[in-house]
Amino acid sequence: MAQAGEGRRNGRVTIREVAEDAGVSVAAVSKVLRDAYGVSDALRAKVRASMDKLGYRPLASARGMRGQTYTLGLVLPDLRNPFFADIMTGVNNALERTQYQVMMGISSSTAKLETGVVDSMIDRQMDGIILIGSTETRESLNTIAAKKPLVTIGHHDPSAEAFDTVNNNDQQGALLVVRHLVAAGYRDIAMLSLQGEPSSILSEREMGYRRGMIEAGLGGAINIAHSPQIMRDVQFATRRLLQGPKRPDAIFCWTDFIALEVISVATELGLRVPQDVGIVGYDNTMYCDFAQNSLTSIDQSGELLGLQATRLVIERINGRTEVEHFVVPPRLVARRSTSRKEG
Amino acid sequence: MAQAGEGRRNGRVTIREVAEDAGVSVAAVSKVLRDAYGVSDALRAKVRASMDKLGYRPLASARGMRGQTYTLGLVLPDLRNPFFADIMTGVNNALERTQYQVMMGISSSTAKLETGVVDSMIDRQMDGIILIGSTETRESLNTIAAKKPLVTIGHHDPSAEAFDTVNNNDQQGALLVVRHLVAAGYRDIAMLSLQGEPSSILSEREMGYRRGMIEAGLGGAINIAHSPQIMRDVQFATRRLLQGPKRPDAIFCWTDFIALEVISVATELGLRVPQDVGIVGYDNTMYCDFAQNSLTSIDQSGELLGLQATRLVIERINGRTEVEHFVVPPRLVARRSTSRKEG
DNA sequence: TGAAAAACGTAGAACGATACACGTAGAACA
DNA sequence: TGTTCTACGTGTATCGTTCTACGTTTTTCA
Repeated sequence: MAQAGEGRRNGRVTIREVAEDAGVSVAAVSKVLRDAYGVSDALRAKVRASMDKLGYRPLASARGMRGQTYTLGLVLPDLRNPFFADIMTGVNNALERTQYQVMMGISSSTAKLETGVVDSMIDRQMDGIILIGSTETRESLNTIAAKKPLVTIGHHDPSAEAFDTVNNNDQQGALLVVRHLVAAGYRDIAMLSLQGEPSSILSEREMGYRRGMIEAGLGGAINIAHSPQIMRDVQFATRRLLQGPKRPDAIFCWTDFIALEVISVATELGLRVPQDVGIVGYDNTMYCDFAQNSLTSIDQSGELLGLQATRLVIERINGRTEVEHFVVPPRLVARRSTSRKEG
Repeated sequence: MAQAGEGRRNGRVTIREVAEDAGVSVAAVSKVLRDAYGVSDALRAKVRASMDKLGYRPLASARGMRGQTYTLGLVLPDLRNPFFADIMTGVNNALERTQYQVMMGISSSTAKLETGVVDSMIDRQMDGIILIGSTETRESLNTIAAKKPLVTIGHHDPSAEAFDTVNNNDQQGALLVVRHLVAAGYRDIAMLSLQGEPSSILSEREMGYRRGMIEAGLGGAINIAHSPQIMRDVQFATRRLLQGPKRPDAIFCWTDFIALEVISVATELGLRVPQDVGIVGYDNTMYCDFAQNSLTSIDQSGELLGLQATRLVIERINGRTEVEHFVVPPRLVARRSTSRKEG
C-alpha cells in the first residue's frame, strides 16, 4: 500500500480538475470522453485542450463502476505455441484505432484454470472476452456469455446462440493432411492427437482424419494415439508409435511443436524423415520454415482469426445480439517432411 | 452496452447482500475479505459461509476505487519467444496461494508501445507491474515506479533506487559462451546481437563477449553484427556474416530463436554445424533439446526469475521501500551445435 | 472490584466517472 | 407574441468497495 510518490491518489488528474480547468461541468467532460451526444465543437476542443494540458487519463476502475472499462480479455491456452502470437497480431491490428486495450491471461488448457481466469476477467469488468481453445462445456460458455460479450477461437459449436465463434475448418484441415499424405505415397498414417479434456476441435480433426482415411480406402489403418502437450509424454507416445508392432509411415501431429518433437525422436531412433516416416504439423508456425525442420503444416491464418474475433466482440459490446459464426478455410503448406517422392 | 442477461448489474452479488445474508455489517464482510484485524473466528466463518452460498466475488473496479485490485501487470516483449513461458511459470507459482491475479500485455520491444501498455495498466489500477526486457530510459522507469510498485526483469541498473531488478548475469553469460567456444577450438567467433532501441542487457552481453575475446587473445577477431528479431532481417544478417570475406567459424546468437534460424541458413548454404560453424543461443528454451537443433545455449532460469520478480513486487505492494537487486548466475548447456571435437 | 487495555463491530464518508433528469437558450412556426 | 421543438449544458444520485473514527463488549491485571 505504501507508495513511492505522495498521497494515495498519486498525483492523478481527475475529471473534476479537467472540468475546472476547462471551465465546464464534469458531465460535459464525461461526454467528450465518451463521444456522447450533446457537445458542441467549441466545448469539445476546449475540453480536449485541458485534458492534454493536464495529462488527464480516465481511471478504468471508476469507469467500470458505471460504464465500460474499454478493456478486452484474451485467454490463451499457453505461451509456448507461437501460433497465438499470430492471433495476437490480428487482435492488435483490429484494436489499432479504437479506445480498447487488451489484457491476456493463461488457461493452461485446463477447464478449471480457464474458469478462474475468465472469472477474474469478469471481476475486473472487462467489456468483452475472447477465449482461445476453450475446454469448457457449452453450459459454462453460455454462463459466461450471459455476463459478458464472448467470442471463442478454436471451439466448434455451430448451434451456439449466446456467443460467436471464429474457427478454421479443422475437419477439412485434417482431410487435407490425409489426402496430401496419400498422394505422397504414405499409407499407414497415424494421428498423434491431444490428450486431456475433450474439446470440439479435437473431435473435428479426428473426424476429418477418419473421413480421409476411409475415403482413401485405408479405414483399416486408422490409428489415433493421444498425448498431452508435455515434452516427456509426447516423447513417450512417439516412441510407442514408432517402436510398436506396426510402425506407421506417416504421423499427423496435433501441433507444430509436437511435430518437431516427433521429428526429433524419429531422428534419434535412426529413422529418416521423410523417407521412413512423413510428418505433418498444424498451425504453420514460423518454425516450420527452418531448414532443419522443413515441416509440412496446415495454415489456419491466425492473424485473420484474431482480427475477426476482435471485430465480433466489439460488435457485441456495441449491441449486436444475433450470433455470428466465422470459418476460415485451412491451407496446406507442403515442405520436405512429407516429400517422399523426391526423397 | 447491451447485454444478454438482465439488468445492468448482471445479477452480481454485492458485498451488501452478503452482509445482509450473514447478518453483519458491510464493513465486517470487507474485513473478512481483506483478512484485516478485528474479526472473530465465528464471524469470519459466518461470512465465508454466506459468500460461498451466494457465490459472491468482489468487484475489482470497486475495490480499486479505495484499495487494491489484487492484480499484477506483466509486460512481455513478444509472444514468440517460449522463454517467457518459463518466467510465467515462476510468476504463477509465486501467486499460487495469494489473492493476486496476473494480466499480461505485449510491448513488442518498442518503448512507445511499452509506455502505452504500462500506462493502461496503471489506468486499470494494477497493484504492481513486472516489466520484462524493458527498452525504457531510467527516467521513464522512475516515473512508473513513482506511481506503482515496479520490478524489471532483464534490465540492468544496479544503481536504480525506485524499483527492483531481477536479472541473469548477462555479461557472465556471454563470457561463458566465448570460453566454451574457444575451448571447443573455435577462433573467429562472431556475435549476432540485437538491433533496435538500446538496452542494458544488450551492452552487458556485448561487453561480456568483448571481454571473453580479449581474454582469449582474440581481440582482433571481435565481430558484432546486429539484426532486429524479424525473420527476413535475421536471414539477411546471417547470410552477410557467412558469405562475407572472413567467415566466422562460430556465431553467438542473441536468442535461441535467432540461433535456430542461423542454423537453418547455414544448412541451406551447405555449411555443416558444428564442423564448419558452431552456433550458440541464449535462454535454453525447449527447442534446444530437439535432435535436429541440439543447440548449445545459456540457461538463465526463467522460472526463478519470474518467481523472484513476483515475490519482490508483492513485497513492495506491502510496503517495502529499500531497493533490491536480484541476480542469478547463468549456466551453459553444451549440445551438439558446438561439439566440434567429436564432430 | 475497578480501571485500563484489548478485541471486536458499526456507521458512513470517501473514491472517480457515468448517465439520468432537468434547465435554458434560441430557432421555427403560426 | 406566444408556443413548441431542438440542441446543448449542468447538477447530482449512483456504482461496490474500503477504511477511519468511534462505540461497545470482553479480558487482563493489580
